[in-house]
Amino acid sequence: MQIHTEGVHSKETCSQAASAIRDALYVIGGKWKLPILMTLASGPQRFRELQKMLETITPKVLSKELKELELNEFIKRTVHPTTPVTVEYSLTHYSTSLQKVLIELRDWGFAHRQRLRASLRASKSEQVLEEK
Amino acid sequence: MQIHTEGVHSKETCSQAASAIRDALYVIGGKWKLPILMTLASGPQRFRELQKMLETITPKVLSKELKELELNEFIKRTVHPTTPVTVEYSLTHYSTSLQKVLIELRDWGFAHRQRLRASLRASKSEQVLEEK
DNA sequence: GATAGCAGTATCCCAAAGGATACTAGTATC
DNA sequence: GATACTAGTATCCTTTGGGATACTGCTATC
Repeated sequence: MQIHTEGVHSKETCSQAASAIRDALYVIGGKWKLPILMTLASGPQRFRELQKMLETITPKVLSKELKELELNEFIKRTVHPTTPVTVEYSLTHYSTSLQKVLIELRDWGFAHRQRLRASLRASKSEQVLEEK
Repeated sequence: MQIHTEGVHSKETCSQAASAIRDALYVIGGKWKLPILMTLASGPQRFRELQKMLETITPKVLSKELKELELNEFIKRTVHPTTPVTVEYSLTHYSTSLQKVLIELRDWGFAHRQRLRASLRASKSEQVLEEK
């Protein structure tokens, strides 16, 4: 596996690539980051609305995830001076930069699952043949 | 964020996409999967060699990770009947299917880190201006 | 004045990931 | 017969991610 476009393959470029990948995996990883982003993809939502739509998330975790997403500039937090105050979370333009990555991950994930299913079937029919 | 190429945006396609992404994140996630694959990218290695090159991994964890990578068909385990037996781990052809995903992740990770650094600098100079 | 809704916090708890350390079985060398 | 090398296992421990439950401060309504 060469994960660089040029022909270089030094220890530095590799570990730099590895830490960049780790960074990327970190900011979209975990149980709730993607579900939250996907919920917000259908439009801005308030805290309680998010909590209801995500069904099983607890406020503590939701709060923490929203803070991290905001730090990474994927979402924007807007406080409306209503009574009581309402807080709206919305996707930033920057969040669209994830598209390519997510599409690659999705496509690869689909293909991989199919591949594993196929090789499972293959090993099962092998077993059947062996039993005969 | 629309993570599909067509114009459809139903609940099913979304949650399917989400679980495909989760699958993908799972098989390359964790602390050691990528470092192991990258080490093997420079050529096949035996168990002990891997352990030395990864420096701080314990045999228990290495063993577990290798098993999972083998299950996912990223690596191949070959036992050589030497004395004592040596076991060689090598990348499979299938492991190259990760290339595109990893390149996207790496590029995005690089860009994201730079972006965060830039916005950190910006907020610092804002503070300086405010202090004047 | 009690209740209900808002956006969260605080505290305690559990399970999973990973680490530390010691150990296994087999054989060749000293 | 002790030592060292191979590829791992076994047991115990710590850290981390996340969950359960209760609570806060604020205000509008009943």
